[in-house]
Amino acid sequence: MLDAAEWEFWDTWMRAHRLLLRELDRGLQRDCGISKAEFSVLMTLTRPMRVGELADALDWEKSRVAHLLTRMERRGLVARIEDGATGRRTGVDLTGEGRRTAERATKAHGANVRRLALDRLTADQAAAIRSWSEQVLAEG
Amino acid sequence: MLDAAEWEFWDTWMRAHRLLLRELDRGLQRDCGISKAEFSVLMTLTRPMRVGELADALDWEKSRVAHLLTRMERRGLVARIEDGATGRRTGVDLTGEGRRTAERATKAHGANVRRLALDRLTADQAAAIRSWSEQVLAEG
DNA sequence: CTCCAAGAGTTGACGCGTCAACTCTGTATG
DNA sequence: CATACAGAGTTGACGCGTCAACTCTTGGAG
Repeated sequence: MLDAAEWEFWDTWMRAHRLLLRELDRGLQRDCGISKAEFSVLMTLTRPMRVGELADALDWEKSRVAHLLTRMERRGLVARIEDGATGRRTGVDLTGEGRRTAERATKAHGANVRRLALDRLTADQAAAIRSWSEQVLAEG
Repeated sequence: MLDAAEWEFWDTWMRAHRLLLRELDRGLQRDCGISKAEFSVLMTLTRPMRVGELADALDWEKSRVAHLLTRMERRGLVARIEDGATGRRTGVDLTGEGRRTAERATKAHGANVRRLALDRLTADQAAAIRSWSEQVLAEG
């Protein structure tokens, strides 16, 4: 069990993080009409790829990727492509529209990340967060 | 625009945070059958309260609270109560079941937070994260 | 008293994310 | 050849969260 100070610390951390993400989500939606998840796909899909490959690169569940691709395909940002002679649609690629959006979003979102997150970190804070993050990812 | 090292930093941070939250969500779901959002409501609703009061305390949008309360009411964790002579149901309170769940969840989730988050932080990391969080919340 | 504007709360639509169940295809094995 | 099985991908159901639109009440201003 946690004592009051520990809950307070935890709560503050989670609130701050949530606030940051909300702000970034809104910015991306406003500036480019896409979500953070879609942004990640646009960044990662730099070449035609199998769905599983994309899922691995993002470290997301396959079904999450499948659902998101469906939504993005409907909006013309990505296209599923035929892979080999079977005609089965197992690959995916950006459309021209997707590429344009990716370019716009990189600028806009990058600026927002800088303004809302990076610029607000002291060197110490950045170092601590970096080391913590790497540690968490390394431990699985 | 961000350079490669900055994107890398950002990506690592977000992945680590997401991983942590996923783990905690699963733990809470497994141990107590509730989500983190429901846990927050159970912790905050220590007395009968108006919906708006609850929303303010949590710093959530009203509609988020209303939706969640509907789901929780369906499952018997909270009950909407009549407020004043009008008979309009504007208040909300925990049920006995809600109180029991809150108690169980405090223990289980507390242990998970300690194990997955607090125990993994060095003193420096904790201090940096605390100062960053407070700063973010203070700036709105 | 009447009307109307502000506040509280709810609802509906929709996108996101998870889990479990399903389909499809290629391949190993009898 | 038949079958059965593993891997890739999709789908459906459901909870979460946001936004916008809606209802209901209350408290003035005329």
